[in-house]
Amino acid sequence: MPLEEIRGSFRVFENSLRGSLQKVGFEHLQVGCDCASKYVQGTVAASYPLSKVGNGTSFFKIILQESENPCSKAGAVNTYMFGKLAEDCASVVHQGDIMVVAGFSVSKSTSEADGHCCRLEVSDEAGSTIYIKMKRKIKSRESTHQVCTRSSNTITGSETVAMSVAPSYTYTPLNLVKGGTIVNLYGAVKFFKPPYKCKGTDYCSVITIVDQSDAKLICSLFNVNRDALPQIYKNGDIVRFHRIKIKEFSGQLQGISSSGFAALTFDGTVGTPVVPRTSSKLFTFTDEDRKTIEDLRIWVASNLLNSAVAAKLSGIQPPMYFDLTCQLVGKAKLDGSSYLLKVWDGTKCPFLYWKVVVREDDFEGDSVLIHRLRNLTVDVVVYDNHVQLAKSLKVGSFIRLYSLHAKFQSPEDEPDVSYLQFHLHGGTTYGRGITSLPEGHADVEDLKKFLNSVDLMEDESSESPSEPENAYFTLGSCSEGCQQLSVTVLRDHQHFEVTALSTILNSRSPQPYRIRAKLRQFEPEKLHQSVKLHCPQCKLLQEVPDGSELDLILQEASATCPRPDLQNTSFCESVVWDTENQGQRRVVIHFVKHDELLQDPEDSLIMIEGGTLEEILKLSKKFKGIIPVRAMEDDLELLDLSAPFLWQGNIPHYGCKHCSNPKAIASLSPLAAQKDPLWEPTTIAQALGLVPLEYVFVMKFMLDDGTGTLNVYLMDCKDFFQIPASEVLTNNIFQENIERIMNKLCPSGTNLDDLPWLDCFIKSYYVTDGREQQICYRVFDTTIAEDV
DNA sequence: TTAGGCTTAG
Repeated sequence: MPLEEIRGSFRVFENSLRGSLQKVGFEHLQVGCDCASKYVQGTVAASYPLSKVGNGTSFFKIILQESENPCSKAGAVNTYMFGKLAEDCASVVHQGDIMVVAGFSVSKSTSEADGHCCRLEVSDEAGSTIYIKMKRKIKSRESTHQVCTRSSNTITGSETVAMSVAPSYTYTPLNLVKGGTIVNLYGAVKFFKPPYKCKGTDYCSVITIVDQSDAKLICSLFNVNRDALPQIYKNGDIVRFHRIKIKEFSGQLQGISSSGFAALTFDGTVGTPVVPRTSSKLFTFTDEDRKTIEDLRIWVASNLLNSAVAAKLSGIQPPMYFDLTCQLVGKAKLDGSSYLLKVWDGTKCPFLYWKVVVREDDFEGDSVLIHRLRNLTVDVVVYDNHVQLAKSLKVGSFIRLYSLHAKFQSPEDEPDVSYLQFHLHGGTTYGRGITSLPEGHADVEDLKKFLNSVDLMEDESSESPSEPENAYFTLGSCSEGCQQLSVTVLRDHQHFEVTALSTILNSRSPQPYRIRAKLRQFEPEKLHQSVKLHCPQCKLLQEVPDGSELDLILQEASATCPRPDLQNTSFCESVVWDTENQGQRRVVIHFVKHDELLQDPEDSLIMIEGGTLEEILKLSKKFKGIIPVRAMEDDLELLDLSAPFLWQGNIPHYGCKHCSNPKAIASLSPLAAQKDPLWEPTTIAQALGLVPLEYVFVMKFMLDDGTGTLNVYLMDCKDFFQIPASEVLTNNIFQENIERIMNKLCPSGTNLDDLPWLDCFIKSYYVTDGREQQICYRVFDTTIAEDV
């Protein structure tokens, strides 16, 4: 067998080996020596991850340290294993194991840093045999996570080698971090917001860490993938951040995830296994890391006061905010901005509590189980930003609700009775949020054990404070209006109180409000009339030219003749396209070169002289971007800014006539010289000295909340309808969607009573025509609910 | 870009 484990006494084994083979010391290993009857013996000082060489053969490298002669200059030798032997060894070899290698060949080492002039090579094909005397039996395979393990007593030579593969990280104590640097940090979590979808494109997690230096650092971490953010479950967890950027904000240093950011998270409890939580497949983890974590754990135990309150349902003391670890047994949609989670933690809530009635069709969960648990489950209503995550939770899974609010509320028709309600309010303040706990998490295992021990029969027979007959009532009966559907979702500022329109009408100061009202009327009726072009700089609005206007603009601009001598400029390759049967009309296409070469059409920017709208639209299906140009004096230049400066897809992009300062087309050449030019409209506009206009929906809503009516403007690029205004004029599906939404918000011939509610943010502001000031209102941070 | 800890108000 090419790989054998040595059982029993190593001395006995070695004696048996000496009958046929001769031991060779590391200092006698030389290229060209006859090793057929030799063996070497050493201790595994370090191992590297199993990898593959160019032809796909498996490759495994270890550093073998001469056990009996650790002071020798040639005390360590790199051993390279190939093929199946490499795979077999990689799965069993650990640092500290004693290894005997026979049937090896000796090659010249490729690096002086290897510490030995030679290296050993072994494989099944070469007839090699490796014997391993395990340092200890290891049941769990924690060490498979290790990219490289450095022995605590490695000699200098092998340490150098180890570090050249697995970088040695330096960790900055939190009191020594400086603005404008990128550092590696260790810290204990003092506060955290579980990952949530933020206003940008990513998920965000805000984490405050502390360490033995007593300094704290608030870190904002972003990632498009929720799972890539640190998996923190409670304060006191320990994090390791690599490549976090430090910058100053409001006079305070903060950390922010930058390119290459990576995190590991560990349970912060002394004595629990040191197992890193990460979604990354490859990371380093050394003995020093383990030591750092163990030291931090000890420090946490006596220095970090956990401000979060964790409670069982049996122990709550309302009103309070607390963290609840529980199992999800059912869930249901309530309306666009609220969602029901039915949960239990095996204990009984001692108060009369609120149960939410939902339509059977909207409910997901095992009704038989829920009936059996009826005296132990509680209904949690989650709002706003938490709805999306709540929807995605799996019934049966274990979850933690952070900063859950338990408070009493009396129904209007029963002022003498108060029921306990559980709300996970909107927003993320105080770390409000939900995490799904993974199977195997210690708290999940404990909860499972406890849930299995609960005697349901005993509970079912007992008198319950929340008998369904008298405790069930609908969302609506607790507070006027709260059950009625809102067709909008608030993207932020959920703590704002609702202001009546009558109050707003009587106020003259510019300020934001949260309102709840119905849409009586809106203008314009025709959707295409609502899309305008808006200059973010001078704020002017203008109409979007229609097809016939555009055609005319292009015809006028094409009146100048293409100049053949302006072709083939430094960054373009030009062709003349003779139009058939169209008299004198000639079209010149300039292909923008990248790195002296033409790109694939779908990545290419082209410029066109003398093309019609029809031709441009045809070409825009094939090329990344099209810039209409004309020849003027000695250079190519943009058309008059009445015409688009760019087509991308079938969308024309315009520049502001007032704010732009157009430059010669040659200004694009630095962009063309970039490694991978993306040809984004904003970068092209910037290079050409243009301020790009944005497409916006402009609508006027007449809102009514029963206390008054208010005209409110909507001016929005994409956030309100979740449909980009830039694409709506050229996309039938988007047009139909918006028409459907508007029809739901304000169906014609419907009484005000039957219209849906809109929760909105509006802000008041003044406009002046030079003589008179007028107060106006505008919608912001409001989105149409997904299910509308 | 986003958030920049510091409870909703249903």
